Amino acid sequence: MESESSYKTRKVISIGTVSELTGLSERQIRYYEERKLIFPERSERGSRKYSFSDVETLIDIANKREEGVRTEEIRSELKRKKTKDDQASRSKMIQGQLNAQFGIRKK
Amino acid sequence: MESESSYKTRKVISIGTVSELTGLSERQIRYYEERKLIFPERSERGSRKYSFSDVETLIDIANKREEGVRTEEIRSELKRKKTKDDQASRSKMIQGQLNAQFGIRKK
DNA sequence: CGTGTAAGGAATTCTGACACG
DNA sequence: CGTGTAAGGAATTCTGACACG
Repeated sequence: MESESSYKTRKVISIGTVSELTGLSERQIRYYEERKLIFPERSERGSRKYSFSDVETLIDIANKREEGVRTEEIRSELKRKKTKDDQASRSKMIQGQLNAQFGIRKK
Repeated sequence: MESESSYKTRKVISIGTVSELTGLSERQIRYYEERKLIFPERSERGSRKYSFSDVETLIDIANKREEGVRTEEIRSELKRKKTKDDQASRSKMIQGQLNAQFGIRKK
């Protein structure tokens, strides 16, 4: 089963554009990576590439930071969220496999 | 009613990444713009920005070109497709407005 | 801790042009 | 017509560091 790699999660946006999209400085964006809040990929030449999903996460981070929340705390909140999302995703995938094996019953 | 500006149509990808994604040279990508096959936006500093939708169009163009279709011909085909898409989009929008005014009946 | 900045280098992007055909 | 390439300049991105605190 092919993983989606959708428009939302495909990492293709460079840091300058992410900066425009989020209002954050490039320094801030790189720092949040250092603190493990986001995980850009690297292009062949080594420049950071972000997804729309990363941009949304960064906007969340910016809001939390404005409230004075420390990066370490934001990190653990994000981890919780990621775990949930992963569970939802796994659940959907299993459901897909069941449908494939036994056919779709639900109308 | 706010226009979508979704992940698919938001122009945020720079030409180097588009080149990787499509297998086309930057020269080719700029030339197809010159011939009015694609319409990137420009960032504040003047660099071209493409959407995932543009990337898909470019892949279509690459396939047509391999078959030997001239850019002029591809241009008119794309225009036809765009007209259809616009009509579908308008139709959906009107449906949305109707639903908003009279409520959604269809189950 | 979180962010700004100057520093130097490497890679990117841009335009207009010449080339081939 | 469609694409390659060399050219020169401007803007981008990277890393490691110093600064403030």
